[in-house]
Amino acid sequence: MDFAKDQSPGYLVNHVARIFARGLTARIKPLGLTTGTFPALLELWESDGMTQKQLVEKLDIEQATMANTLVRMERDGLIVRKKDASDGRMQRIWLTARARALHGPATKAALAENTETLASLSQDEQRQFTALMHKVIAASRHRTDTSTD
Amino acid sequence: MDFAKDQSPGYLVNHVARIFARGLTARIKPLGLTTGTFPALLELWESDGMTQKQLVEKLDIEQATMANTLVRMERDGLIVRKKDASDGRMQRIWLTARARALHGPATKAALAENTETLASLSQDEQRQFTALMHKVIAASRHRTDTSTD
DNA sequence: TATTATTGCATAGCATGCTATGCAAGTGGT
DNA sequence: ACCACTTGCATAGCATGCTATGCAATAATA
Repeated sequence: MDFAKDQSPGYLVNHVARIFARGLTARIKPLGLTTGTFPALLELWESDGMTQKQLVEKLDIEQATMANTLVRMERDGLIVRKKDASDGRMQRIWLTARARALHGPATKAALAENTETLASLSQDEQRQFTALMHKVIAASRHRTDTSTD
Repeated sequence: MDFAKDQSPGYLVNHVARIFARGLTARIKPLGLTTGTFPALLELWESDGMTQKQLVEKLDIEQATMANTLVRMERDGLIVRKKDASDGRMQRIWLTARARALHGPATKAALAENTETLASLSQDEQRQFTALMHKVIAASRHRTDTSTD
C-alpha cells in the first residue's frame, strides 16, 4: 500500500486545525477579532506589560510573526506599546480598555467553538484529545531544547 | 477559573498542526516542494486528470485557495492544465514527469515526519490520535452537509 | 574606552488559507 | 434564438505563519 492521507496524522491534524480556525473566525468576527491575535490576547489578559520576546516564548510563535501580529493589534486598538525605561530595545505591551472589555465575549466564543467542534466526542475522548496534543507539544519542545544548533 | 489556552482543544490542535508543518516544510524543501501542494499531489499521484472542483471537494479546501495553489504548482513545473474538450469551463490537471518522480521521496519525507513528531506516543495512542481526528472531521462534514445555507 | 558580540525588534518576501467578487462557458425555459 | 440561471475558475485583498536579513540598543571584552 501507499501513503494514504487519511491515515497521516500530520494531514489530519492540519485539517482539524482548519476546521477549528474557520469556526472561531466566524464566532469572533462580530467582536472585531481575528484568530491570530487570540493567543497573544490570552496571555495579555492574564498579565499585561509583557515584552514581545516573552510572548514569543510562551506561544511558540516566531518572533517575526509576533511582530506582525502586534502591528495589527496596535492598528486595531487592542494594545499600546511603550518603550521600557531601563532597556531601550524592549517595548512593553499593554492592553487597551477595548481589549479588556473583549475578554468575556471572546473566551465565551472560543469555549463555544471548542464545544461544538468536539461535540461528537465523549467526555473521555475529549480528555484523550487534549492529553495527546499535550504529549506531542511537550515532545516537540524537548526536541527543540536538546537539538544542537 | 478562566479560559486556559492549555486546556483549549482548538488552541492545542493549532499548535500541533504548526509543529507538523514546520517539520514537513524542512523535510520537503530539498525536493523543491512546499506543504500547501502536498494534499493536491497526494490526490493527483493517485489519479491524474482531475478538475479543480474535484480536488476542492476531496480536500476540503476553498476553491480560491486551490486556484492559487495550482498556479504555484504550474509555475513550479509540477502540473500542466488542459481545457476539457467537452466543457470549456473545466481544466483537467496533469502531473509532470518531475511531479511523478517526487512521489517516492515526498511520501517518505511525510512518513518520517509523522513518525518523528508522534514518537512520544505509543502505538495505541497513535491509533487514538488518528481516530479522534477522523471523528472530528466527520462531524464537521456532517454539520456542513446538513446546514441550510 | 574602543571594539565586538548579543539581544530585541522590524522589515522584506513568500506560502497558505480565507471571503468577496467577477467573468466566461454551459444549461434551461420561453 | 433569447434571457436568466448555474457552474467552474480567476482575481483582489487580507490574515497568519515562516525564513532571512537589517538595525539600534545593550553587554562583554580586549
